Amino acid sequence: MINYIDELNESQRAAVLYNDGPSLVIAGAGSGKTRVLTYKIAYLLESGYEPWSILALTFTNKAAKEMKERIARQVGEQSARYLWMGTFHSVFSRILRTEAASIGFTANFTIYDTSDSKSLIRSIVKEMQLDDKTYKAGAIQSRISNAKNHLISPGAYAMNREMAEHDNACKMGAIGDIYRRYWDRCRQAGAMDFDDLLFYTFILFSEHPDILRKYQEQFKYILVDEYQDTNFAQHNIVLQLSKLRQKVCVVGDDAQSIYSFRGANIDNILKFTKLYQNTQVFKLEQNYRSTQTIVCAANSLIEKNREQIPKEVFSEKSQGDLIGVIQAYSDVEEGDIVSNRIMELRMSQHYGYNDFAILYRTNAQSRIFEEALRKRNLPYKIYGGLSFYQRKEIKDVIAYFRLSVNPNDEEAFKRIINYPARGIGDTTVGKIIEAATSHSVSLWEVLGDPLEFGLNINKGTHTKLQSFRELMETFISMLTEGNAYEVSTAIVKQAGIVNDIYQDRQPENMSRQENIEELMNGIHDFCAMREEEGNENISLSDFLSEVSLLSDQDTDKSTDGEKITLMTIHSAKGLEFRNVFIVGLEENLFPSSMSGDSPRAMEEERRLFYVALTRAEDHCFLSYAKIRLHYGKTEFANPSRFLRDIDTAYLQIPNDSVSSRQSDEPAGRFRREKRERPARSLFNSERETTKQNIINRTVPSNLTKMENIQPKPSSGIAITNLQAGEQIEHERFGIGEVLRVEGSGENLKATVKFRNAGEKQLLLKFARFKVIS
DNA sequence: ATATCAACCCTTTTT
DNA sequence: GGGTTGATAT
Repeated sequence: MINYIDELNESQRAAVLYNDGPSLVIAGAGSGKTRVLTYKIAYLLESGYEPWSILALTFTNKAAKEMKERIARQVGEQSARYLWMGTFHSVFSRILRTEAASIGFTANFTIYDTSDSKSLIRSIVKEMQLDDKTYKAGAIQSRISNAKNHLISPGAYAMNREMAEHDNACKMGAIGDIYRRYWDRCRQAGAMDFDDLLFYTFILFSEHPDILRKYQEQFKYILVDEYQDTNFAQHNIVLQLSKLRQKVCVVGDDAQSIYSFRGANIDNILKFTKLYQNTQVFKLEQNYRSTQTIVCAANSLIEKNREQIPKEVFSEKSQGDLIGVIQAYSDVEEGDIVSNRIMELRMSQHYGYNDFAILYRTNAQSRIFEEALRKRNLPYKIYGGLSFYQRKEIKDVIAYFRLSVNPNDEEAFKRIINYPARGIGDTTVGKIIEAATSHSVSLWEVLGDPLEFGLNINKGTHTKLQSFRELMETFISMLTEGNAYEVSTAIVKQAGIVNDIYQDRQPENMSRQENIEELMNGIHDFCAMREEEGNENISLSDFLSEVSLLSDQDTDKSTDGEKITLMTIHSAKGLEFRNVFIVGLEENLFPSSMSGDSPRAMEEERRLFYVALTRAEDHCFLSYAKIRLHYGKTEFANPSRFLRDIDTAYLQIPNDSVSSRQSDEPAGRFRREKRERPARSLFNSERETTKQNIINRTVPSNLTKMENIQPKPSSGIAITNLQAGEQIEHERFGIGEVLRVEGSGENLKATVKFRNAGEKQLLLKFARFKVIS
């Protein structure tokens, strides 16, 4: 039984215990939001809610996973695993796969990622013979995304005056047509993009009241995390699902809404109480993370925003040091000063490297800090940049998997029809696309009978196409005969990818090999993990549907050692560090130059700064440079207006600072030249190794050579007489104690309480561990 | 069909 | 500055 009195403060407890109707929890930064959510779910379970009747939606897989683990620790693995807890996208894709037939899809639909969508848009623009200078894929994509997030279908788009006006103003009057074609092509390919996962869920529920009813009845309680980041579509689906019972609890902080550029609408949280009558509002205002100085400074900053829910965040921790303001001559010097300050602070106050974070507005700023840290041999890790699944070699392999599972997948088709090179060029692909579009079939269907669709190709090409088709057909027939690991290994070998990648032994291609190996190891772990849990869904299709919604942050373990963290402020949301350096506080950088003209955008930048400040527990530093290299040009910069938004009582301002800013620009420039040149050439000569380092840092290092990849044998030894009370050491979960052993024969399973990983159910047939005496 | 070079374009990015 | 893309040459 959980002690809700001792472990929660008064407002947290009130929020946890109130479950009679809709509630809104305004959770200030560091106020124990996740704690409230997990305790609330635990409390619901204790009060008799079945786990599968609780729907909890988050924005990241990581958040969902963490919460699930914390709940499992409180109420046991058995209840926790049946909770409907996950990201909007993963939960809805699960529903959509079940109900696919009702909206004209099949259960194995592909999920297009951003680059798939862009590529499809590019080819549509080309086919429509529009000028791709005016019709830029990125811009069109964001228009389409925006439409979908507002639940506007191609049909509705065509009739929408506002949209048409906007498009005409941008000289892109054909976007409506492009949207229509894009929509049809996705359907033809059996594919949904990220936005479709939301839009089709909404459509499913609006067009099929019986299905909506089914889910309304199943989900007796709905919780939503980070509600300030929901968009119109997400908001409306929550509305649909909760309409019947009004048992809904949304948690968030309007002051931390920083994703409007992705369609998030802060009004959803601001107007929540208007939509749901009788909403109980709870405010969590005690900050347990930061010193009083940091909390007060952050309050004084956010006060400058107009639109917000009034709240008074306070801290009862010590007052702490003032926030240090650092002024540098150049961006390079900024890197030097910050690194030196980290060294000093670490020595004088015995911090570890992972007690430090450097947060910046744009990824481009990371390079200079990398350089400075590397020069001093300080360990660091960078988040962001190219994710594992976006690397070319990984996308190629995944495309084979995708096409096998869903042969209609157009983007996968185009990606691999000539990889490895088999003499099928752009002209041929163009003809296939044309035939497919004019007959309203998929590219794959054209391949089945090229002559039928009037494909004008010569004998040689015909043969090449047929052998590709036969290759794919062997893969398709393998799908049912093995698990994801077995099938994928076979595909990688038989498609000639192994040959292609392992041919050249040039050092820069070694990382490609390692990445493929890493992917294969990942698939192996995916199967092993599910088998151990007794989950039988380990086909390639199961792997794909999970992996397409996965991002890098989900896979990497943040526990990899003592390192300084470098990341954008956006990706730092939800995290905390003892010491935080917020860098590049200059006009046109932070706030970004793009937000100058709109007060709304400026408020969002200010919230972003608020998020950055409130990441710090002990110390916070703000730095800016007078000169910075911008797109290759040296530019002068003025200190950010945000420095003036913070009450000076909380700042430690250096002698010649904000007030006297036009002091010695020529000197600054001179300095830059002098230090810059050698540093840069040094960097250039080491560029390759830098890349290597980044890869090594982002990719876990348990690589095995390709030849050695094969299922690791399960222990198989002495597991039949495993007894409760014994200590075991598991390959992934570490050391734990056996609580129970149940079942017999094949289905023998043990419940083990691990020191670090919580309680797990292991199917002994598959589990890899050894008994420690 | 590949290689090489010039032209382009730059925010943030949970899915 | 730098990474990617597209046109051109071979």
